[in-house]
Amino acid sequence: MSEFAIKLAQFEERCRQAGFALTVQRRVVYEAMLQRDDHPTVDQVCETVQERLPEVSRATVYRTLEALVELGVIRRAHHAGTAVRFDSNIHHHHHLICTQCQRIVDFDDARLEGLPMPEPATTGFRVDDYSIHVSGLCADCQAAPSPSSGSEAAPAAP
Amino acid sequence: MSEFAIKLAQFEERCRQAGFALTVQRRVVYEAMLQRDDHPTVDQVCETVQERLPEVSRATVYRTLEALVELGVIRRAHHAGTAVRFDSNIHHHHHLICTQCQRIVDFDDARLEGLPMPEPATTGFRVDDYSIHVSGLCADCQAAPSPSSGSEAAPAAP
DNA sequence: GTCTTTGCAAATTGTTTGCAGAAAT
DNA sequence: ATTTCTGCAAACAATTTGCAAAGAC
Repeated sequence: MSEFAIKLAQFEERCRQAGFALTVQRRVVYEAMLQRDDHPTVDQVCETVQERLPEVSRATVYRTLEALVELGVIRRAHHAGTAVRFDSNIHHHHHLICTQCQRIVDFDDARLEGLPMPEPATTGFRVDDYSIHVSGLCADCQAAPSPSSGSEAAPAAP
Repeated sequence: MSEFAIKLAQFEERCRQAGFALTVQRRVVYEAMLQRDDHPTVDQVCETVQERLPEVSRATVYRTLEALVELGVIRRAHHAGTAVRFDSNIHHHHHLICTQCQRIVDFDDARLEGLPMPEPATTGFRVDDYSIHVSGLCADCQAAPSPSSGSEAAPAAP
């Protein structure tokens, strides 16, 4: 059984567990995600999906991707929210990102300097710089009883 | 001379060098950026700015932030483009990001596992996971003729 | 048959742009 | 005086939502 088929089976299993209807669209959107090794935008997913199912509407792709995130079979490539953010710190530094309130805080750590980078020969990439994104919960959100906004899904155990 | 004042002076110096007019709005937007240690969205910058200069329009803040990026005194918090992206790889992994075409490619490297993380006692953050964002130029963009201007045009579409 | 999901189109939200007047050099 | 900015409002882009019809269970 291929890796691909295994993932599809797991996906279907999860849908059943979560009481999500197993629609053609969902399967095709998930397959489209599995095919792509980059981190596609919704539009790119739409394109791939519409090669097989030209009828699918963008709205469905949006909803389906969100559903897949809820099911835990895909992730948003960090930074929720659609707004661009800016940083007045122009030096090499790293980030702490609160997964609940989306706060981003800079940090520095000498132990994280000079890390080994992937070889250009292997990846084809010419490496210029790197930064480390640490995800977790900020002090405030640890203290807070539960998310004030019910927008984010619970980790596990429905 | 405070760190703050030094940065402001550098900013004014750069404006002069680049032939950018030194307007109140630009100074106030830059000061707003310096005040904030998170990575504010345009809206958040607007709020801070409007505490001092209620007249400032959102459009100006957008243009000014862009100007500040051009001047090199602030940065966009990783990856331009306003579209959300998704990733079918739900495991711990890292990213290679092409600064020219915005392509994102996953990678893994055992040498980058188990890195020391900032102490919760110091940062207040409870660390859950981390990923490394490596920026550089992908093979295609290294091969491609350099873009006509310093901006991010649309090179080879995916 | 019942409940969920889809597709459409319209509403939101985030970002960019044209232009006349205001400000900077 | 000249050139660059700003503010407004309207264009544009990305995302979300209400609702009737279609599909899954």
